[in-house]
Amino acid sequence: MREHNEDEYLFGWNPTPGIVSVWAQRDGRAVIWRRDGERILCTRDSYRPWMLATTLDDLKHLGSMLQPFAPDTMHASVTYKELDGPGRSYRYVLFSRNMRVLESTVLTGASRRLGQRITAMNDLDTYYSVGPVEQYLMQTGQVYFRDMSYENLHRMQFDLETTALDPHRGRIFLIAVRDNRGLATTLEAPGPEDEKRMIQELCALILKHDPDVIENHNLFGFDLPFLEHRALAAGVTLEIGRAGSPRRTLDSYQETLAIGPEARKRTRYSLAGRELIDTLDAVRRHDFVVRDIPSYGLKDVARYFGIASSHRTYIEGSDIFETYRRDPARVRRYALDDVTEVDGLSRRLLGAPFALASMAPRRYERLASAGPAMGILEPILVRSYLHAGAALPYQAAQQSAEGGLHEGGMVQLLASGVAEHVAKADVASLYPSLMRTFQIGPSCDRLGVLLYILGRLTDLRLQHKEAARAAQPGSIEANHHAATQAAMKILINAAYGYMGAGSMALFADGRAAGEVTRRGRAILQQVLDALQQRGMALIEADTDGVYFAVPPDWTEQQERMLIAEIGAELPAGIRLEYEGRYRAMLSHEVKNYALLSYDGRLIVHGVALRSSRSEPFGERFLRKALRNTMLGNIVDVRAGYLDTVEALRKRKLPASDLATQVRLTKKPETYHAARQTHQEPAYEALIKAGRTHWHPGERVRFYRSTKGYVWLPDETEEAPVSDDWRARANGERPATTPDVSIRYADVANRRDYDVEYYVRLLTTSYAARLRKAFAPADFEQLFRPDTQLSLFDLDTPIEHIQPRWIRYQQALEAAREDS
DNA sequence: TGAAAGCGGGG
DNA sequence: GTGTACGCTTTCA
Repeated sequence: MREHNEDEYLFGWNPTPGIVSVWAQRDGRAVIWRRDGERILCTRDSYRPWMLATTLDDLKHLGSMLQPFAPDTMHASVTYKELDGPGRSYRYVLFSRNMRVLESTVLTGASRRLGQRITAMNDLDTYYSVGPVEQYLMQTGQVYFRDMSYENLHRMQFDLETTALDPHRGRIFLIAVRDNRGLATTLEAPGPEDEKRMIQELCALILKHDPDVIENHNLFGFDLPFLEHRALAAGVTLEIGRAGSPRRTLDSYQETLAIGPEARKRTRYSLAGRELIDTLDAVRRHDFVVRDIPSYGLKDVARYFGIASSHRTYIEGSDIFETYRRDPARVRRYALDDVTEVDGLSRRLLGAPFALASMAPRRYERLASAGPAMGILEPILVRSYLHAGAALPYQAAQQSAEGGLHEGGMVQLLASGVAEHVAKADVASLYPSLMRTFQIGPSCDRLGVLLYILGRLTDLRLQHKEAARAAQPGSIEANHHAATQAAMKILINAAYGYMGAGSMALFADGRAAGEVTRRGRAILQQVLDALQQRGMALIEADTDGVYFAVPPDWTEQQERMLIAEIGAELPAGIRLEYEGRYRAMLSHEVKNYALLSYDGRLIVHGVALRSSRSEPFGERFLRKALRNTMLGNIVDVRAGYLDTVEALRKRKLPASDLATQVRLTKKPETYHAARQTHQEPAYEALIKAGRTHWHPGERVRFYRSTKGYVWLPDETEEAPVSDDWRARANGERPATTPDVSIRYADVANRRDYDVEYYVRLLTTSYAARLRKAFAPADFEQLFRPDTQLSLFDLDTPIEHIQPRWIRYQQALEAAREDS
């Protein structure tokens, strides 16, 4: 590894500052927008479209039109450079004036060589290519945001308020818009006839303020598709791209997912000159590491991060339009509070992707949502190899022969039941530490770039962590260092996963990945043994961490000392950390448990303890019962169960408490065709309510009454909007039967539900999740819906029932000796 | 028992 | 078409 360009592997080499967006086309043209204070400079550039190849065989038919690359080879249609590397590798970089030309040339040659028509580059594993922007950035060594701070970036948030969730059934009536330069306003459409004007105003506002970034929570899943649908219905073109780009409209394309009709349509969006950021992606990525965000909803997440204002306005989703008609000012406040929270989330979570964009050769918006291994680390590795003039490894064949499968991390349930005084220890960055300590990298990485990068990132990250601590809290400098260390952590954690990735990854090495997990299991086993020798009650071990119960009288200090003592026995470079302590833990199955913190918070992990149907009454019962079980208040568990049964039998609960929600996948025709043999509650509920028409994808909330299923529409009475343009465009006949319009409020309070069905559901679906906490006979007795306390003489009095305790062994023995 | 489909989140 | 989200679950054959 040469000294002088080491960090070029990590950060690129071209110093161009302030790039906020890049748009490159397959014909070699690129547009770059740079920010200089409040000014935007738009420049045009060109690059040489390229791809990597293992062979030149497919280009033989070009004859003299194929030439080795030289600055003045003007007449060749394809040129190539040879890279250093073994025979079987991506040794050639092919260049052409246009990617289209390059691809069709290769496809022609490959078809000839293989004796069959090849139409897609994807069918050839002897070539490797990346998207136009990636090509441009890798070739020039440029990256986004050089010398910029996150505060420099001009970010705009907009949020739609609509009359229904489905754009087939509702419309936009309000749009809140703000930016980090002081803009905060709403655009409104009180009646359906105002919607077109409002969408045009939104476009004008975006062009006028000209942000670098457009952000919202669930932007790709809701706002953009809804906006696109309504703009099409209103006949408005969404021209919101940046001046200087060859295309100004919002671009959307369906990712062709072969199965299903419209139901599983995944749409991607892109816009020239502006980056589209969905804070929902950022939340997901954050939780991928911390794994304790209970809900990804905007309001919940804002509270979780402590950025929700105490004065913020909350309105239930289905009430928003109703509220708007009565009290529009309240909805304006609500919508502006939403975009303010999105800005807060962005500041809290997007610093890391921002920092990543100043390292990896990809668009900021892609780095914000890309998988860290294939999406971020690999482009860095590819750029490094190309910059070093080295061939990339080709290993698709041997990879599949070796079968990338290897054993994973250690996952063990060591006890189930309820434990008190629980501590958690885990090994800090277990896999990357093992890779670094034992120098385990992919064997095909001849330059050792992955291990080099890993080591460099680890060192730099410590420096940035330290600098973040030293800087004034909340200052631009502190934020910069905090975000950079977070970005580096993402890359560090991706290193192992990348080696273990299947044959898709250029530098995958299943054997090396297996070596890492093998050593990881050994380390964790060593920790488990050490804890056990000291009498701790082991509960659950998962990859790099362990939960265990300590003696009841231990302080946090004693727990920390124990972990420090055990950590000192581990190999150098491997650090055991104290992760936290809990008042109690209910251990159900591997990766499925509940924790009760010392400050009274209930944390539920794993879906075995959650419900996917999640009728509100059942969820409430379960949370209370979990808490009481962990506190040992078994009498209260029984009481909570009986209260719920009574509330059901006396019909004290509104129907909305018993409702569940399902997404439709079948069109009306499809459902009707199969209805005789197979009925499904959600569709039956709609039909019973008089609905004849629906679109796959619609969410239906319903409950079970004594006379069938009842639809609870989460809509206001203005819905549905006319949607006939689409039927006409598709050459269909517009729906002839007018849709019914029922209001949620009219039915949500009904009490005609099927009591015995819900009593059964309470027992078999919710109480059942506490089964592991009790002995079988005790469980049966606790959750028997009759109110007679004892049917059998064998019954234990409720007040004597105990959970199945998991206890510190030596403490138990000591207690026995005392008595 | 294994593969395929569903789900989150948004008004 | 400006690259394969994601990591689980439930359901179905």
